[in-house]
Amino acid sequence: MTSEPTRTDATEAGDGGPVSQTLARVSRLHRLCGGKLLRPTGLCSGQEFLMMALWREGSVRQSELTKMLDLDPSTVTLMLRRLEQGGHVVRTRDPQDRRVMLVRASTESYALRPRVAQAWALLEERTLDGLDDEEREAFARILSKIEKNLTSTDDG
Amino acid sequence: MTSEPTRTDATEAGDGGPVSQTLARVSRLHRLCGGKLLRPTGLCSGQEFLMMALWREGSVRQSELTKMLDLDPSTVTLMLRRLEQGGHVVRTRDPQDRRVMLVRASTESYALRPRVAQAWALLEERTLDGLDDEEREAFARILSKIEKNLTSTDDG
DNA sequence: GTGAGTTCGTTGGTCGCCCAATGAAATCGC
DNA sequence: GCGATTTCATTGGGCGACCAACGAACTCAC
Repeated sequence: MTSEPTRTDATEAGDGGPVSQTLARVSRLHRLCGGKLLRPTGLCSGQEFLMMALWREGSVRQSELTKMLDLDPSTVTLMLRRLEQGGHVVRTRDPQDRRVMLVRASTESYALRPRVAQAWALLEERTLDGLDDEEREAFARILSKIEKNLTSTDDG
Repeated sequence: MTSEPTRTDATEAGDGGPVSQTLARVSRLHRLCGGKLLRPTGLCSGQEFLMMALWREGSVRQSELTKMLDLDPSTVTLMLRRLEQGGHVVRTRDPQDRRVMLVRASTESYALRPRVAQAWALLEERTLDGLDDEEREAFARILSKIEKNLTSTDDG
């Protein structure tokens, strides 16, 4: 009678994979929480990965950075533009190969490094609060497995 | 069976919480993979949550939707505009309270429901591939704990 | 009632992230 | 040498998501 199309049991309960669903929610919360902890440092959520890579690696080609972060080139271009404008990053053309941009963290940016590390430590703490060592280990192990699953799946 | 999360100096000073780091990477991969699986349905990553909520709940106030999805009101406004433009959603003003917008899934959108469910099932499968029941259970349980951690931390 | 406060949704701005297409520079093939 | 290919970065467009600020509508106090 009802023109309402359904309740087909094909959809079963409406929730697709329950774990995926939860993972998606946790991801958002985690990202949000990280962003809030990071805000005082002046960085936005996502930029910290880039900065951490630069702090660790020194001077790198932009293409290398893109590969390391596994991001779209255009994403990196825009992020770097903003970070450069904010004085956190320095970009120079490679004289040897004028296509490539050499990127490095600005000297002043290193002042942020410990603060970012602390923010992440706090995030880690909040995330894993109340979990015993066994759970933490299991979680880390399973997460790594899942990462491999999704990486290999993620078309080459 | 040795735990081998020892990426050597990775956990030294530059990187914050190793688990958070991995979680962030997995989140991105998971989202990306979900987006690709979802693309054939015509929905973008993130919209499926909204649609699944509407399919499940029927007609709801936009504010309710915002609360259910735990999103910013402006985010929902914009998402709904696009979804409405795409014919997946119908919005009407509540005559009783002219502030509120009543939102429901369009009749045609129900055709997408099983496809979305299937995409999520596939995502679930890929995500948890190679994990035994015990690991899956543990992962789900820990994820729920973490969700609580981050939720209480978030704004409560 | 009239006014204070609250709820609801929208706008404007910013960022991360993607894809597609383009242009600049180096490299390979001949 | 010179064209075809590949590499690298940028631009333009789109969506998700946030925050801050705003105006419209309803509620409550007086």
